[in-house]
Amino acid sequence: MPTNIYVGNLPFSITPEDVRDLFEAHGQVESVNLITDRETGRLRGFGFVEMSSDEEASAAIAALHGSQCQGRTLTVNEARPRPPRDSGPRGGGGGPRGGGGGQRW
DNA sequence: GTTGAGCGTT
Repeated sequence: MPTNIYVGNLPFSITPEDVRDLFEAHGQVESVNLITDRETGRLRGFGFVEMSSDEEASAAIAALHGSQCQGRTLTVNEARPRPPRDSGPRGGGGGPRGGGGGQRW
């Protein structure tokens, strides 16, 4: 599992290719994922980068954190754990439904 | 023809 990195304070005119290039300069980039507003589809100004190893991630964080990109100071840190989406066992995880004829209030 | 705190969707 590659190391997840959080990158924020990104300029709105940045592209995943730019982010990948910046991180590839300090390690092997597994994936780049810029977060966009699901409602409007615009960039939120932050994203996530996955590095092949933790040392490369640390090097990229130490190197890119505080640096400036297109006039913006980049904020690079270790990504927080995100709760997994519960889309797993379908049919097995059928919620407890029914049970005493739905009393609506 | 927009904007700026902040840790994410298929």
